[in-house]
Amino acid sequence: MKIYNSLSRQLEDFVPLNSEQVSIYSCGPTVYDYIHMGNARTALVTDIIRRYLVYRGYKVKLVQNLTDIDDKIINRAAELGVSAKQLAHENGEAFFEDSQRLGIHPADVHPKATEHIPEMISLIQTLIDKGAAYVIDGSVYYRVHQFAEYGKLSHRKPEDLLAGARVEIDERKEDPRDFDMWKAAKPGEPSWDSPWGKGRPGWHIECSAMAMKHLGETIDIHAGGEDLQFPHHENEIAQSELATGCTFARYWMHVAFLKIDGRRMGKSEQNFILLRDALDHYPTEVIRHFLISAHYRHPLDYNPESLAKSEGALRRLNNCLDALKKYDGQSNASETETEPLQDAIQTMQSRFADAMDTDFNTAQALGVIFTLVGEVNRLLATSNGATAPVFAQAYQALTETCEVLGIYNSDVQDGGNVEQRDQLIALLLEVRQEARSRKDWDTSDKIRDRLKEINIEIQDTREGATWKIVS
RNA sequence: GGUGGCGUAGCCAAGUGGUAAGGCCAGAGUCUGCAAAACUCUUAUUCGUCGGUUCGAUUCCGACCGCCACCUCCA
Repeated sequence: MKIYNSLSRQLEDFVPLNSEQVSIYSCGPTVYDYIHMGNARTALVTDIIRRYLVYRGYKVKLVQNLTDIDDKIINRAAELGVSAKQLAHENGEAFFEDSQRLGIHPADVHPKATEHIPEMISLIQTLIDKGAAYVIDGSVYYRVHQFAEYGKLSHRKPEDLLAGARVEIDERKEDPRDFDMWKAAKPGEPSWDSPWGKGRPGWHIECSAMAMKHLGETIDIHAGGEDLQFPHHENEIAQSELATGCTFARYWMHVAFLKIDGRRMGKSEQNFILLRDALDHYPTEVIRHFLISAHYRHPLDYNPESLAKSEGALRRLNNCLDALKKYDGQSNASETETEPLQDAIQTMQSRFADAMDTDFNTAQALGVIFTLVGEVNRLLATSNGATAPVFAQAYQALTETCEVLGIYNSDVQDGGNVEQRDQLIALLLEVRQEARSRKDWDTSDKIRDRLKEINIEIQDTREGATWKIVS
């Protein structure tokens, strides 16, 4: 299994530190607003990495933080006239709700910055004690030149960094590159007591402290959006590694941007689509399919046309799976004869693993799945090229892989009197069939048309009429 | 200015030093009372442009053109 490590800019063999459990830390959102599709992309990539590792037999501990104290939260709260705490709480809950709607499994731990102040203070103190930080007017700054490897993740040279530090140079800092780990409180702002006076933590120290608290001094995989590579992740490394002397994260994964109209989707760009709005328009599986239709390290453009394509692709997949479903459970354990479809199933499984093993190539994995869908459809059409047990195997294999990607949900039936509804429709189809046999097309078409009006679509097939719900 | 990335059929998108996955759309067909849906088949002598290396390059190297991102809060 190989992962592209931003640190080395190479595909590396993935070998977890502890063979018992893989540790993953994923930078979560700053909860001052609902999350948008770009945030969703990163969260989804993390979710699929976790699912795939589990599929491959690893135990995984995933930590995804919430930054719930920050300038943006304070400012937005002031605009809205609510407390920062209240705003962060509401958006945090909304984040969990949106994630869940996208089919993202909750992380094992969702630490919040405000609940880890003591850990952060302690980490900052360690850095001060080591001479790697200094205090000015109640704020604590990290002394970047103390860390010889600074820039190793973003591959920047010190002089380039200085050139970049052209905005608002704080003259009090020893070096323009130095960043704050503790911000002295301004009047009216939320603050916590610290050895340096009242204040609040800087963004970077939050992740260092929370990652190390929940996953230890060295973690296997650290993931986040590509914008976080510098300075956020670079600073996390500087803080953590200088404090512990250990490697902070062994594999750094950065998810490329989601774009819209060719430009980055970003909150500051005002061009974002909220995940919850997208979820109101498209099924979960469609959005997931769209987000994984390109490799995670390549930019992906959001537009209605692409979503429509995913909708079509999913329809093809679902039709195939629906047709296979009736064979489910019919597999004979003693089945030994080899059939062409069995080979195709095995080929699909091994190619799926190959694709995912190579830096989680979901786009390629989808291609592999759809290749088998084509094979199945061909045999289903002739219905003499394979037997029920093999179709059952195909169903199992397909649903298993689709489940890793989260693009198929076999029990999507909404609640209510589903059974009763099904019986009612079956009755209508029966009446319609009687009318058809009398060539009473008026009655037949009336039933079809009226059902269509309530989004139930009849399809006359060789084996008789079937129906499904359309939107 | 520094750094990195991208440019593959009408559209989206994988991929490989040995001759281009998959999806959408389109066209043809099967099915059907009609329809819808579904399914099948077909669709890139070619991978931004120009050079170079090679028996052979879309894949490696160089130049150029175009687009994007990071260097400043942002997944």
